[in-house]
Amino acid sequence: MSRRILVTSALPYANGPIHIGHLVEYIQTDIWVRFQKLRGHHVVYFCADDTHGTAIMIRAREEGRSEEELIAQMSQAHQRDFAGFSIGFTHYGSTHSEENRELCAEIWGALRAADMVVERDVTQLYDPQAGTFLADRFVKGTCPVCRAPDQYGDNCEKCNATYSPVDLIDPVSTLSGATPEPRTARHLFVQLEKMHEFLNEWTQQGDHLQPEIANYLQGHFLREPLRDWDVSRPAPYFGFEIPDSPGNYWYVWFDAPIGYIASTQAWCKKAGEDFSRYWRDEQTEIHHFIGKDITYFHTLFWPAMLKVARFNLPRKVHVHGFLTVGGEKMSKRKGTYITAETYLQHLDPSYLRYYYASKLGPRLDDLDLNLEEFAAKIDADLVGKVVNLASRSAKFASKTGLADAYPEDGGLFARAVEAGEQIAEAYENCDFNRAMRLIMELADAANRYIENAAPWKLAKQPDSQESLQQVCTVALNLFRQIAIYLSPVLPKLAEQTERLLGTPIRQWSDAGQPLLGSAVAPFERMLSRVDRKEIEKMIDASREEEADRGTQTFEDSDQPLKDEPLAAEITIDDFVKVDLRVARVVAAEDVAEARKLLKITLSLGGDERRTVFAGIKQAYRPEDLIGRLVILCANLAPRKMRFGVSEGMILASGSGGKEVFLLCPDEGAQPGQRVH
RNA sequence: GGGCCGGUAGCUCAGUUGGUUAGAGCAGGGCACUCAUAAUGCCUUGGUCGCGGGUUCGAGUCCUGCCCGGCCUACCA
Repeated sequence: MSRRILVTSALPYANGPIHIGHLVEYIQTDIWVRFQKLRGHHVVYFCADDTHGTAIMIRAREEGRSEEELIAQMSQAHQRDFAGFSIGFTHYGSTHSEENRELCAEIWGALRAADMVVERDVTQLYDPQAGTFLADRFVKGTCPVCRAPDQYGDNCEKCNATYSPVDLIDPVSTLSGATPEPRTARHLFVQLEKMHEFLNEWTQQGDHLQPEIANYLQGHFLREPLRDWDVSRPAPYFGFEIPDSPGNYWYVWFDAPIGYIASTQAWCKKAGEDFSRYWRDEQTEIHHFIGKDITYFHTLFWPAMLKVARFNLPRKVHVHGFLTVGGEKMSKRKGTYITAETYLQHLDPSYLRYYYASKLGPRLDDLDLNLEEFAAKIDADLVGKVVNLASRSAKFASKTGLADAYPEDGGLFARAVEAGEQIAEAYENCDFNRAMRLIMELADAANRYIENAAPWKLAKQPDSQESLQQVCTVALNLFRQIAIYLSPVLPKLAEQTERLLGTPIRQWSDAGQPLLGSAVAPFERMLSRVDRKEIEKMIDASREEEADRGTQTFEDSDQPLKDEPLAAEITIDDFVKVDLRVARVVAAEDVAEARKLLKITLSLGGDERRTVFAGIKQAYRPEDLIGRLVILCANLAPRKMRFGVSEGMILASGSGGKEVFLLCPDEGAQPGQRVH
């Protein structure tokens, strides 16, 4: 029976790039979605950018642009990254949308009608200079307990004491450096306790949660009265103003999950679908995939809100663990904070999809990315076992095509059909690592078959051509089964298999019927082995992108300064004569006759282009530069060089030769912006 | 401090309701093969299942204490 399934991944915050930690979730969800589609179910998959809150407001302010501009750009970057990893959303929306505003109002109305909203005064620190209330992490000061300086507003890292930011000694706003003052404002609270009984039942029954999550909620929150939830923030705040409480805004965590519904609705409008079938129809199964850090919001507040507003409740909330790299938290200093973008510049996304699949289970254990294991696993499993099946048999078969009748294969095909049910069950339960193990067993069996059948021997005997065709028919059909079973994880491999065998893969049950009598295209390489050097480069690039701002000591040499002492003092007027601009490298080519020069075309935004000859040939490859942002001295007099006119200078440090380091602006900068 | 989840071969992990000599993949060693991206196949080395008690005819599997690790939490969760 065909199910109707609505799936979501958590909404990434529009304050930073997607990194490989985020991707655990999106890849996990996407695999599950693709699997369900392959099983013939009707599946829609929604996500959106989470765009509200103080952090966004502050950042936009720092960057001197509107919040809308900031979130539009982040959304674009996020969607590009997701597309790069073949994450197939049905629709990718934004919490800053009209649909979301209306839905927030609707749910809010329901909470009011249920008499669950109360008002209370809350005292918070207020930054008079920045004109905003300060969340705990925007305040620093001296710990009132142990007197350790420079501690955040909620707890002390030295003595582990917790306190209110109001108790900090000598508090300082990290936004403006001003001394914040306590101010009192009216906040709106949702009385979650009124839903206690419902939540007891919902969390503990009906397999909505993994058992450890249900235990955790039971022992942690549900055994005592649920506290009121503060869902409002006073202006200024980037978000939606509460219609019946002017000057107050919904807290970002109120409107964020509603974004799931809003994204659905935006898609329904676009696609002409009936919205009520998805969130107001019990026949639709709703599945949320989230990280364990946001369990609380998704398993208590969220079902309560849905219940009160009479939306569908989640069929299941799937919680996963965090990513560690090499057994440790991702670290910018160690180069293990790898963004999706950086990864894609160096490695094939299929690698990560498979690696994560091979490590993901139904429980919320943390998942470790061990880069040596990563490389070994891809090489051994995907290249050595799976793709190898096609690559060692397709060549023989492309001359003859597949046999018309399926040959005797010792029961291999039938066993793989049987295994397919176990594999499907593993996928269904999010036990992807089990699914991968089972699939690899099939690949082992298929390789063994080819080894014994020795098609390369048959190929040398003119009277064995029929046997050869039969052997290849078996081998390629076993390969195709595996490609089908792997297709939720490796959609690209599935496409390549379709091309090789000239037949589309539409559903899981395609693995049950052998392909016969069809042509076999010439074999093309499907997947390359992992280039270890690219892994190193990726780590190096991640390390360079952002140095750790932590408190470790630095031991930089004083030699560079000795080599080139400071220049004579200048005035600000001297400085502003130099017009430095952000520019994007749109083309870069080798100047063959030159020892040091690359010819680089820069964009200053719009149609504005500059051609610059830069002496960085020994340090950078042209293809690595394209797309990068650099700093250009834009009002330098043009200079004739042997190979053309150079219209500016790209800023870099270093002694020359291989020791050249380009300056590049932080993310968010736009070509044409002046550097002040 | 409290809670949750783990601790099984060098590494990553399986081990169903307690039951005969504890498994797989990778890595290591040996052999074979040469169709394939130095791929594949066969054989093989390797574990007092964190430690100590207990229940039982019998425990990696149940109970208990301890040690270690990860994460969550300590009143805008």
